[in-house]
Amino acid sequence: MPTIYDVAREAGVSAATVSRVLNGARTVDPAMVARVLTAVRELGYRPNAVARNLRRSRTTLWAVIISDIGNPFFTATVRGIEDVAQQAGYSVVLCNSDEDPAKEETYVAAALSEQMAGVIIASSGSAKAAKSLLDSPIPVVAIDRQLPRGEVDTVVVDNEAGARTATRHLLDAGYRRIACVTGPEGVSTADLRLRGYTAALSEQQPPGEPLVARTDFREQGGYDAMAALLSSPERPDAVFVANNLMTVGALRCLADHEVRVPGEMGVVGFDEIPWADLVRPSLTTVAQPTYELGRMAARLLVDRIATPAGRPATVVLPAELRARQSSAR
Amino acid sequence: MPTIYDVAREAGVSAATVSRVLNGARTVDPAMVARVLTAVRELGYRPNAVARNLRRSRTTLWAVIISDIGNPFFTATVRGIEDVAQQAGYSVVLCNSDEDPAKEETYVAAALSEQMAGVIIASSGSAKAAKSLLDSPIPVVAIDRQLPRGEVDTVVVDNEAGARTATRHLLDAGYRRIACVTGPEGVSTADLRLRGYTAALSEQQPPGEPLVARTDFREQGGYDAMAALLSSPERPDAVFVANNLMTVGALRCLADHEVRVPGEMGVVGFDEIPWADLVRPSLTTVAQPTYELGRMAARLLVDRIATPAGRPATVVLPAELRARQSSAR
DNA sequence: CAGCTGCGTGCAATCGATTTCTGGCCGAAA
DNA sequence: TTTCGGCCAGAAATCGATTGCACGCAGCTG
Repeated sequence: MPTIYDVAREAGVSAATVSRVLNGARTVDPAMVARVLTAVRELGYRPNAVARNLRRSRTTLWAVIISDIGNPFFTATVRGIEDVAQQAGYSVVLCNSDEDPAKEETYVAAALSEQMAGVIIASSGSAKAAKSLLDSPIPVVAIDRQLPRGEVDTVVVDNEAGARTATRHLLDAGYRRIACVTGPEGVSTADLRLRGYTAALSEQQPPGEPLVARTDFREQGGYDAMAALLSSPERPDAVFVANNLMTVGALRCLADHEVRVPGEMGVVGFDEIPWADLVRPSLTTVAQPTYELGRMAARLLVDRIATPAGRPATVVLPAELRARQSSAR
Repeated sequence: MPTIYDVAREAGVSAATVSRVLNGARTVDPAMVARVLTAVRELGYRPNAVARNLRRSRTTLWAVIISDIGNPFFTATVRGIEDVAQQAGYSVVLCNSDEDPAKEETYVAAALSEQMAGVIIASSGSAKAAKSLLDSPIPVVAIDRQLPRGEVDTVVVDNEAGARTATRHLLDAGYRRIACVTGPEGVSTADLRLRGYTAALSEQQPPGEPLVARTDFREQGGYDAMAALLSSPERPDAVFVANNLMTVGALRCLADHEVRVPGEMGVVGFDEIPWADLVRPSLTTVAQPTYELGRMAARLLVDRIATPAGRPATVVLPAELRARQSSAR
């Protein structure tokens, strides 16, 4: 790999001049510019970003740390991030923590060591990772989930309201014994969606009694939780599932047990699924503005890089019920 | 951010000693080791990877460039890559080219500039990106799709055989007028799957006549292609769709036009879909060993980093038909 | 006791760029 | 004609780590 010195020699100028041509280029003789550019082309020179980053002590990479790359919610969000990032001159690298705090810590450490320009993170709940980020000067935006004890820019949807709407929708449809399958304690989305569910129940006359299953946010967890609910003595007639992958698991479980949906069991899932309307029965969901969420997070990050100081903002986007067949009585 | 010199001063040793403690640490006095580690902890020192990478002229990051982050095929593959990478001491950063050659070139340029340790790429067809990679000393493994004119390690599935099996399956089920929806010309998966399809047709007595629609590998493309086939004068009674997202589009189109599947239209899609068995009718697919594909690619990359010279290997993994309802007559 | 071996440490060079500083040259003004 | 100012290019410092080399000291051998 040729270096800037090779180019300088080839063009008969100094390395400083080559650098000026390739960057600022304000005060360089046009003849020299031409010579340098020719040399660059001939040698196939490509600036070493590592050296540049070291000297400038900044980079043009964003780390986006998400908790599950298999979840369409995150991949859709990433699209929104990418579009803004690219326009602002940044490249996005994606890190998949797979809901594993240890992996998350590894990626956070890498992002800090590599002096990334910024981090967007959907926390899988690692307090250590959160602390590392907050202690560092690197700009951070939290998405989807609150960062543990973190005073940072945050973009979330109104989880509580969405869950409440979903649960009330089931109540309105005539279901009486509604269960909730939610995610790990301490993960803000899991807790807030649960709170929305219980709020809707307690608003009933007479108040409904909560029936809660906690599991991870993954498909197998949803399957197992649903199976447990089916064989429970207080078997529910409907279920509100707090994330899309768990919803898929629940549906698969219901199919395996030949439980008719929505006849014997109404189902509403939080998070949209790309195939929600192709499934039979089609699936009622609480949809989030994923792309917009990504865009918003990226914009906050751009602003935060520009002005590191200042009060962190929290943006709450609305979630929207998409009523389909799985919740119709 | 404290530097290695701050740590050295705090511990009363030289920077060289700090470096040795944090790396080799073979020939360092245990008392010094303790002093250094204490200083590191107290200052919250974190080595600057940019400086280290510059000095060592290598990094521990792999760039995985995929062509569509919304495609479950790629996300599953990434999991396999990650597991091997982590064990070998590398971190994986994901780059989403979104089937856009320009984006792909940007990410390839970034990977080269950042001196990444290796690249795994599912090419979206940019010859320029391929050339940059091949001209560089950076180890490369191509997955899913052949790299344009590229003599590099490659892991693919047997696309032609898979497509042939799928098409023959439709023929065996009694369908007579079978169309094929495939991807862009020049993308190896698109071309090979098409070839498998035509091969199966020509093996018939009398030979079947191909009916081909080319589009991109995305959902909307599949929808549009299906719509065109439906209104064509030679409307098919079955369709083989060469990738999962296009299959979803085709199914949505069929649902919108109230075409009964499999009664009026048999459907087989290449690539598994996580929800294939939840859709009604459930979807017949050609499944690929995605996780294994990722593992294999990562292993090849590890080997190639260890021994840069040597003949590139091509690994072909089998694809497997999963017959479900959408292709049953 | 002199000299050799070898361990442990620090000095300084190095990676490849950017950027500040310095100096030469040229033109304009006095 | 001399002096001053401005412009442009090169020399050299710098970013923060790693690492080859040299040196000092201790222990062992002859």
